[in-house]
Amino acid sequence: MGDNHAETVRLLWGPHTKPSRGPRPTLDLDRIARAGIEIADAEGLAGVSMQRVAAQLGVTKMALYRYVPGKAELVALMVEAAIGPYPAQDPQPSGWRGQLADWARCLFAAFQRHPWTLDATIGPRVMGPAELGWMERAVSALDGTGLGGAERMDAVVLLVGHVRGITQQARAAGPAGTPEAELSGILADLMRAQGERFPALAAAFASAEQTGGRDQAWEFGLQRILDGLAVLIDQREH
Amino acid sequence: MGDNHAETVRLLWGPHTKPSRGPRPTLDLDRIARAGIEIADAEGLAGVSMQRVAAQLGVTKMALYRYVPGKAELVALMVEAAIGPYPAQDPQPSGWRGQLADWARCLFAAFQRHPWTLDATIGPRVMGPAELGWMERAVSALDGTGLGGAERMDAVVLLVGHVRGITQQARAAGPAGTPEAELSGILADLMRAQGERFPALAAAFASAEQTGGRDQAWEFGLQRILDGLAVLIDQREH
DNA sequence: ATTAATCGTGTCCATCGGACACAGTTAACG
DNA sequence: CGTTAACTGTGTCCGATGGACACGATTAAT
Repeated sequence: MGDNHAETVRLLWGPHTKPSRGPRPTLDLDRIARAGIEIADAEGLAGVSMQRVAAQLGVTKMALYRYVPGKAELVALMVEAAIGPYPAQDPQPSGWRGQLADWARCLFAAFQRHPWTLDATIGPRVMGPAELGWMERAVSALDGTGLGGAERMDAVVLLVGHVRGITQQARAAGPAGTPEAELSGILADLMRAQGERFPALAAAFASAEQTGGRDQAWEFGLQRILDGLAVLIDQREH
Repeated sequence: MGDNHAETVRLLWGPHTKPSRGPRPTLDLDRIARAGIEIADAEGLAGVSMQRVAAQLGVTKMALYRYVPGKAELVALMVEAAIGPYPAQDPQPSGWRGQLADWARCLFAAFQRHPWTLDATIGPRVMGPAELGWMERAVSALDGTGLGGAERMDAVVLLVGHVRGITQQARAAGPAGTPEAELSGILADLMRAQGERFPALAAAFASAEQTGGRDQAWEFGLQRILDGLAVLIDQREH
């Protein structure tokens, strides 16, 4: 369990000094990260092992340890590369609300492109420049509102929590045919069998099934959060 | 990777038929779950292994497989036992807002008592009766508001997302002296060094440090969510 | 040409989750 | 009161994992 934080910082933030002597490195951090991402996208984070990544790159697993101190650091690199820099929008919305909504939707899309990032970003960890860039964008969207520094960060944390929550439940629904889809059926069966023990839940479930379209949870929560922020911001402006 | 969902349902929802013949079982699911929880509370979920749990109970690891099909199911039992049934409140608040706030605070407290539940509840999974009981309570708190079934569930998901988000960042702060506390310092150093690249973030950080009291992120987000729900509910009532 | 740094690799280890066979224990049935 | 069938706990074995370490090959600076 060598989670050397200092080493992780060096890996994520550089500098990456080129070796002066010795054979040319056949790999580099970027290729390694991309190989890991490729595997994680296809088979989930559980499918990512040193040997698996090494095989993808055509080398032995021990070759990887020349570049990365351990698996934890590899995953950190993968997250940083997978999330990438915040995509610059051509027409930047003017108000804080539009900017934050855009930002959240971008983040949500990024999480859905790489669902394993959920598993990889559990618990305390070191963030890289790309990830901090995202944070910067969100916090700066709230500049000019009457919110204090702590409040601006709290608001961003709130949004990130929602993105993560929805990503998780979206993964549970999953595309039809996958083993994840089986879960929906199991839950439905459970609700039918235990309906009397959970009347409100069963009613809500039935009503939701009848109304048809799910997948509104994302927009619902996003608008609630933005509404809640608007209430506070309006009240600060007066 | 035998994640037999049907078996998990049977374990969590019963029935647990007593064996008619053969030696008395020396263990039961409850003791096993509690042993696992004890370890996870002390050393995190990573410290929970079959051998470790078995040692805690004074048996061999293979003895556990008589009760639990695999580690995934053991973790499911641990989560169910750790979260426990929703604690009945003596004076139940009258309005939906008070009820939801109470509920969220209880859930937050439960997550903080067992931080590893964050790691254990990633991704699609089968929920047990205790967990569904919590959901039931939250959904029923929204009965009588003009919200539809899907909306009531979306609102609960939104709250859970916030609880999880804050639990995660609370764990990052951690008590002083722990290796987690080191992260705050690293992040602070990073902000100082890269301040120009992330001006808004650095400003918010500095302002937050100056204002002193952090730990408001929880209440901040909770009130924003409730405010946002109130906006919708008010508008539905008219 | 020599040397020192850096490379990729092979070998070794502890630990993990899990499969399986085996012997001991116990309750039901004749 | 035997017999038997079911069930228990355990020991042994396996493949895969993350990682330590030493080795020989390669290359740039001297």
